[in-house]
Amino acid sequence: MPTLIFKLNSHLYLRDPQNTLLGQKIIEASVDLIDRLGFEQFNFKKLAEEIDSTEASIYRYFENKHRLLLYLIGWYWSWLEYRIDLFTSSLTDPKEKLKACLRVIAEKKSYDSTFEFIDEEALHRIVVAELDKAYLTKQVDSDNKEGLFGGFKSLCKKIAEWVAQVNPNYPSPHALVSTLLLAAKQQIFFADHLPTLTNIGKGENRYLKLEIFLNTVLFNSIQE
Amino acid sequence: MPTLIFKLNSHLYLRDPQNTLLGQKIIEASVDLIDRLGFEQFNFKKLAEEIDSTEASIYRYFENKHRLLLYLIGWYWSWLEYRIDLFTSSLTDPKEKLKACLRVIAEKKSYDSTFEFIDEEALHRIVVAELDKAYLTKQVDSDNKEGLFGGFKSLCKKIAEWVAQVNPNYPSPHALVSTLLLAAKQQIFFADHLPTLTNIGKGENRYLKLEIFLNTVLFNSIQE
DNA sequence: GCAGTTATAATAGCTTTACTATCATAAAGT
DNA sequence: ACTTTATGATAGTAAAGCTATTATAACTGC
Repeated sequence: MPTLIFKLNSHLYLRDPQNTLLGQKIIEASVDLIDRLGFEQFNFKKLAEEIDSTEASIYRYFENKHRLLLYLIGWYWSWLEYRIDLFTSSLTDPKEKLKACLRVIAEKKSYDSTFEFIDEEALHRIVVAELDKAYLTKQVDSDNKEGLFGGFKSLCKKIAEWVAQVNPNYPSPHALVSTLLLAAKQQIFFADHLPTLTNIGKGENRYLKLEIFLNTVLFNSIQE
Repeated sequence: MPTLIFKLNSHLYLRDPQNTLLGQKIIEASVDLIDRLGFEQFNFKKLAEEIDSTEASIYRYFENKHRLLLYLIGWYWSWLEYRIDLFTSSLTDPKEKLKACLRVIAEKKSYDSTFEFIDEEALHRIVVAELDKAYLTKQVDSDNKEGLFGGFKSLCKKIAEWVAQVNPNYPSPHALVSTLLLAAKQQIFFADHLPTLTNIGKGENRYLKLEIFLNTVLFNSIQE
């Protein structure tokens, strides 16, 4: 059985890491390392040690560590959209699609064996902790021109279209959807570190609580 | 007439910059420099050049540039809360308080002469672009223990209490308020750099549009 | 099976950042 | 006048973030 592979924007990398053994090791180990150290403490030297390679070799795959982060986050959004498609394609009612979609967004993430050498649980923690650093930079405009945020934009657009189908008069579908996509990450982070800023809590039911929160905000906001 | 001064958490600084001329110059110039360069490109060496002082002198005021950012952001939230108090203290109905509060949050920021040596317009841009970097770090828990996020938490708590007064049964007032406070920054950033993620637009009416967006989400979400 | 291309490794070095330490001097407080 | 304190001047260190060069191994086409 052939494993699925996402075709990501080619500006994200210099050499496609999915095509080579070294590339795969870079991806696999960087997810692990960034998750453990945080993006600030992470660098190519440590990554090279981890996979018994060299800094110079990694620089042949990624221009710098910021691009690598964009790659991982791009992969994450592709994966999330793939899962949303999986759970919505059989549905016709846009309301139902939105509900299923919010479930996928809020659910607990665990290893997806469809994709080797990516630990989705760790990657999700990375996205929660580092997502905003991907675009909150001075080069956001040139990065954007190169299409490096395509994954997020594509998902946002898809969901916003369902919103528009439910209520064509709602004026801010994109703003609402981007707010909710980011809130889903932020509230998990707050629950772990700044609990007075949320009501999600730390227990296993946090995913359900988050889903309910997102549902309430979405459907009440767009009601006709 | 005595200028107002906010008493910020003393762990934010080593020496209180509000008390000395050099401290004031550090604050004033750092707002300007971070706004122009972005937080990543900003450092104490450049700041020292800007105010004709030295790196070592600045290190006597702030442990590192991250603490300086936390200081500025802390100041910003104090200022916002001060303005919210200003426009809500005469109101009694919590719904009206919330409306006035969202107006302050969404409004265009301009220089407030109550506070010398702080350019609130530039500081607002800094908060829009750098806020998330304040807490998305590996040391978030120890920073939090020191009370470095007190400004944000205090404001969030105050607004969440009004929400609870409007609808005591709404289960997630803190989550909703923190989501909206962050959304107010994000949507402005998206409007400037990733416009497909929002519907706020670039014109002068963006502040009104943002206010309406926040109002819709808030009041529809908590309706009984 | 050889020639040529390409991927990786090994090593070195350079610039900038983020700090730390030391000493001199000027100003302020008592 | 004496001393504490703030600032400035200068130097230095370790790490980060690259870049460049050469060597070697592996694969590719003929």
